[in-house]
Order: sequence, then C-alpha cells, then structure tokens
Amino acid sequence: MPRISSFAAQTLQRQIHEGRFRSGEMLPGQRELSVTLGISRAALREAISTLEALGLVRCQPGKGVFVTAGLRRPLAEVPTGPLALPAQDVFQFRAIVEPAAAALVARRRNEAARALLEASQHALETALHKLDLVAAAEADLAFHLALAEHSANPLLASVIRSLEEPIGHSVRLPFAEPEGLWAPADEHRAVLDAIRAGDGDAAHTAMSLHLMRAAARVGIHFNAP
Amino acid sequence: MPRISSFAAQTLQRQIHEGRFRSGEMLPGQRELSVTLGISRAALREAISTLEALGLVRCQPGKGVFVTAGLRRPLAEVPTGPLALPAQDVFQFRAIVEPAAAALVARRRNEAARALLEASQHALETALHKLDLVAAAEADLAFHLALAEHSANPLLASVIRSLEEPIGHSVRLPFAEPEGLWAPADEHRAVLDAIRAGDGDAAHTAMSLHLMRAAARVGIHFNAP
DNA sequence: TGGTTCAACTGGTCAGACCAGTACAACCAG
DNA sequence: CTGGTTGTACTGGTCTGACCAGTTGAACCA
Repeated sequence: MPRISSFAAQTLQRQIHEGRFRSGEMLPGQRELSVTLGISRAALREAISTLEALGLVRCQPGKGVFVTAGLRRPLAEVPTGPLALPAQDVFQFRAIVEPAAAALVARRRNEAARALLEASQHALETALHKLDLVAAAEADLAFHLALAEHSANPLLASVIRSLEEPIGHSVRLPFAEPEGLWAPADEHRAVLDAIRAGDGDAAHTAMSLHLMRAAARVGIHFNAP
Repeated sequence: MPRISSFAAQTLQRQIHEGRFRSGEMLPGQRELSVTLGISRAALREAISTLEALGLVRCQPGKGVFVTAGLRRPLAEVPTGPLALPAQDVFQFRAIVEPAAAALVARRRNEAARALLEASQHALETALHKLDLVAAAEADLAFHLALAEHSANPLLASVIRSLEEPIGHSVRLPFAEPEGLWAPADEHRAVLDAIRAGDGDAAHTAMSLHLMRAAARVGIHFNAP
C-alpha cells in the first residue's frame, strides 16, 4: 500500500462512512486537512480527486469541499414500529424481495437451508395444532428470515434482516383472523416443496402467492410487482 | 468547467476511447504529458487520480501509467468500492428491486417523476457526448435513484437510497469499458419509453435487461431472479 | 442606514526540487 | 565469452512554497 494519496483517500472515505463528516457538510480546509493527515496538500488533492471521481465529495472553488455521499443510515431511516409504515407498503416490498429470496434458495439446493426451513415449518404446524398463535407468528417469521439468510446474497439477507420488525408485524396480522388459520402453513409448504424440488420459478411463484394472499386476508391489496 | 485537471481528465478519456492510447499501453511520462497538455504536472496527476478511480488507468511506480480500459481483468483489480460488497451480489440485488421500482413508476403515470427521469437521461447523453465519464456516471446513478424515489413505496425508496454507494460503484464500472459506452443510455431510454407508455411489465423487463447487460459488460454474471 | 472596501478565508494552479523504485546498457572480473 | 556489478537515465510519488481567483463577512465610510 505504498501511496500516501491512496491511504488518505481511504482514510477520508472511512471517516465519511463512519459519520465523522456528514452528508452536505464541508470538509476542513485543504491546508488544515493536510496537516491533520500529516501529508502535503498536493497528495491530499490527489486523494480528493479520487473521492470526487467516486462521487463521495464535490469541490466548490472559493467555498470548500462538500460531502455528497448518501446518508448512510439504512436501518435508522426506516421508521420501525408497527404504525410507522403502512402495512400495504411493507407487503408490497416483501412481495418484491421475498419471492426472489425463495427462488435463490431453491436454486442453491442447500441441504442445511432446507433442513432449517423444514424445522421452522414444523414449529409453525405444531404451534397451530396447539392454537398457540404467538409461537405460530414466531415460527412464521423465522421461516421468512431463514429464507433470506440462506439466499446466499448478503445484501438481500441484510435488507430483510433489517426489516425484521415491520415484517414481523405484517406476519402477525393474519393470525388475528380466526378463519384461514392454516393458510400460512399451507402456503409455506408450497414454497418448501418448490425448494425441495430445486425449482426456482415455482418457489418464486409460491412465495408471491403467499404474500398476496396473506395481505388479502387482512384486507390489503397492493400492486403486484 | 473551469478546472484544468478536469479538462485534462476528459481529454485523456477521449484519447483513450478514441484509441489514441490503447489498452495495455503506457501513457507518455507525466513530465512529457504535462508539457503536451500545457499544464503542470500537479494538475496532470490530479487528472490521472480521477482516471484511476474510474478504472481507466493504472499507475505503477517506477514503470509508468498504463491504460487498463477494455482489459479483461479480474474483479479484484477493479477499483475498490466503498463497501467491500462483491459486485455480483450488488448486481443481483439490484436486479431484484430495481425492475420492481421501474414497474411501479410506470404504473403511477406521475408527470413529475417522468420529467425528472428525462432530465437525468438528458444529462447522461450530454455527458456522453462530451465523454465526461464522471458526469455520465453521476447522471446514470441519478436516474436509478430517481426511479426508486418515485416508486411511491417508502421502503423500496429507502433501501435503494441507503445503497447509493455500492450502486454508484456498480454504475461506474461499465464506463471503464470503451466499447458500449452508449449502451447504458440506450437501455435507460428503453426503460423511459415503457414508463412514458405507462407499461409496468415493459418497464420491469427493460430494467431487468439493462442490469443484466450492464453486469455482463464488466464480465459479471448472476442468477437472474 | 446602506453601500463599498478590505482582509481572510476557500480551492486551483504552478514551478522546482528530491526520493524511491525500474530498466538497461556498460563495464569489469572470472 | 560469460556473469555479476555498477552507473545512469528513466518512471511515478511526494513535498514545499508561492501565487491566482473566487467567496464571505466584517469594518468602514458616505
């Protein structure tokens, strides 16, 4: 890693990500910053050129260097809490990402993932037999989270994981309706069957159908993606 | 536009894309090049920093500056992204959420959204005409962000917004390839046409295709969701 | 009070110097 | 002749200190 300017670029990048410099804020002056970093202004300016090309900062002659990097708060920005997000939006978003996750899991044909999902499914059915709705909602959520976790896409997994709370809420909603109590379990089974068969398209369809029906059960309709 | 180093970066970009300097070749020495361009070496070096961040060029101390644009190179050598996310995962995730966002925008038939997207498209084409890759990548990213922002789903918008940097990085990658420079603009136009027509399915397909091709341009293939 | 001026910032550019690697040719000892 | 050493002329990387051109705001004067 020889190259002071690269090092400086990485340092600034990290500090921007860590929130040391926030979006829209001005960086310290180049003269001051070069002293702080212990490098010359020329090297600093090369680092800034790199950051500007990467779209993290923007220079304005006579004014300063401003951070333009996006607000780095994926989770904090999403209002969590049951009432913060319209259930319709949550269902719509889930209908976008979860079928994709199901399809990815199916195509992976991963034994461990399959076993975990079957365990969740078993827990859900057991809970329903005992009419333990709290445990059922828990197992239902676990199924969806496990699916995301084993999609082999870290981004997808992390996004769904970060939405655990609103998803948990939307999962709980249908259990408040006495009729069709077993519908979620049946629909999960369809997803599971497709995964067992390694059929990505079928898993996608099954999960899509599941979400659409779950939403319908609580009187929510959304535009299918 | 007053900024010698930007001008130099654009000039070199053009010369690389026009074949004045070919892939793998060494650029003239910085001292010589600065004289040729009529600027100081410091300014030239800032321009080279920009090109290196864009992945068009690679500096090797003691040897020279080499053109890497259009070279089939391992992904590891691609300029390091802000988050250390594999580009393949980013493209796969984008291929899940962005087509859905495009479809939602198309079905909304919102005039303001359409105008904003067309402005981004115009900015992209203008930048490409000037071979200003920094501005082009910026306009490209703006198009994708605007799409998410006007999907009318706050969750979708927030998730994509929070991934601005990895997305921005994956958007920049293809611009380092000299061939198919206009492909992103053409593919965006297809998406825009579908949105104008209010055809959600067509928008979904067009965006899906765009992401698949953009990934293919940098040698990345992922399982389509 | 209102307009002008001035000084202290900001980033942008420049010139010239030096260091640390690389490459290669010339050289000299075996 | 061969093989290793040395010298030298390149390369990019860094630093210093200077100056220019905008921006800003306070001090000043009409």
